Amino acid sequence: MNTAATTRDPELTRRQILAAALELFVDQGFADVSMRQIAEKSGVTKSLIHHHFGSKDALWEATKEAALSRYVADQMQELEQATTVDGSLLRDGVIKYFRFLQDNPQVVRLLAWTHMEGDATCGEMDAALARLGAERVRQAQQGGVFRSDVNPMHVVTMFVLVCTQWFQARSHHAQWPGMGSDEEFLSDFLAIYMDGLAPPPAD
Amino acid sequence: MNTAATTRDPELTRRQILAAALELFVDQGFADVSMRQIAEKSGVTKSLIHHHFGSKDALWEATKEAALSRYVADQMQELEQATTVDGSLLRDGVIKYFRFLQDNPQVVRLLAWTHMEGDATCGEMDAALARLGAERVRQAQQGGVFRSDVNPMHVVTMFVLVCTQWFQARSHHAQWPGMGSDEEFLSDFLAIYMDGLAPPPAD
DNA sequence: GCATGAACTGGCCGGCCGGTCAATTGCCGC
DNA sequence: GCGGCAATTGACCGGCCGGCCAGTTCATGC
Repeated sequence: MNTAATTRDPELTRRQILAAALELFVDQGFADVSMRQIAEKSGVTKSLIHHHFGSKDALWEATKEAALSRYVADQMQELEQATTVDGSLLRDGVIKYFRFLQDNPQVVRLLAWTHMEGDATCGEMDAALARLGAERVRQAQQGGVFRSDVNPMHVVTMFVLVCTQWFQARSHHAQWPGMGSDEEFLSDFLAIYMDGLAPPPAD
Repeated sequence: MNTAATTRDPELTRRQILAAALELFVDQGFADVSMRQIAEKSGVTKSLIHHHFGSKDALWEATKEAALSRYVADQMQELEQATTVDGSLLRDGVIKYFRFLQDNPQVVRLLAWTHMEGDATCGEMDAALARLGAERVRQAQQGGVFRSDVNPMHVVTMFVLVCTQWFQARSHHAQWPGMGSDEEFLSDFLAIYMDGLAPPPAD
């Protein structure tokens, strides 16, 4: 029958280990996860993890790399395929980013853990992403679509901060009285954000 | 001379333990701090920490309580002493909150750790704060100072998310090209935020 | 068909973990 | 001044930690 199912498959093993490690690290953070937990969850021996990844620290780096490089690639593709530069591009970008975080809570938490570590490596990864976004905003400013008296990178950063923290601290703010749903918050944010970016009325 | 310096002082001991615990927990997170580290840093025995606080978990709760209750009290006082309800009240509130986080990086990180834990307890603590802020916004909306088509709690949440995440993920975004200083970002955020909140021009 | 090396296993290591406990020290009310 | 009790100490516990290593299994190239 299927030979590959019962035989050795180091690539599959690596993927199983990475998947188990991602889930546990995302839930509990690096320090609170033991190699024994990862071994049990992935169905392999603790020694085998060391064989493939070397150490707990190296596995953590590999886990972050695997999860976040895919995320950056996805986002970059979204941004590059956009051609027109107008107000709706930014609006759609915000919505896409919001939906992405909504659909990928693991990425949200993984990013949060790296922030707590002060890890600068993955900041570099999406710096290119941010630069590209800021460039689009700058073009829209020059085209008179947005006000020109604000730093384009700040415009990008502003919505990234809002979306990220909305999902990151969800358990916290969800208890605040009168807080609306994801959709309602996104809608109100966009209303204030987009109107705040409108150029001053011509005088 | 000073008798209190060499003699027993359980209150001082408690404060020393809490101070050391706060610093370590803020830096490394709960899971990565050992009772031995806290003992060494605070200059007391590990057993003594157990005597005063019972367990590592209880010390963690006491540490959060001690640090965050002061923070909430400070903020609440700020908000309550405000009397007039106009646009500059919100603007000043944002600035005060931004400055507070700027001056208290420990609070920023402590809040971040509790978010990662999914701790709901301290969310309750500042729910009253958020409710009061939202009420002020609602009053301003009724007074025609702000647009009325957005949820007041979302208005409050929006600036809290921006300020919090700005400092929380600083090491990350600081690498983005063209990013400005704290002051420049705050200024640009306020410009977009306050203009976005302006009521639609009367027709 | 067999040598080779990677994939994989189980057991073991020293060390640190949070927590306990019996014993000592010093303050304070009587 | 002394009895009692909280504050404080250091030694100790079982258990888990990350990592290592000697040995076994298996695919693959010759």
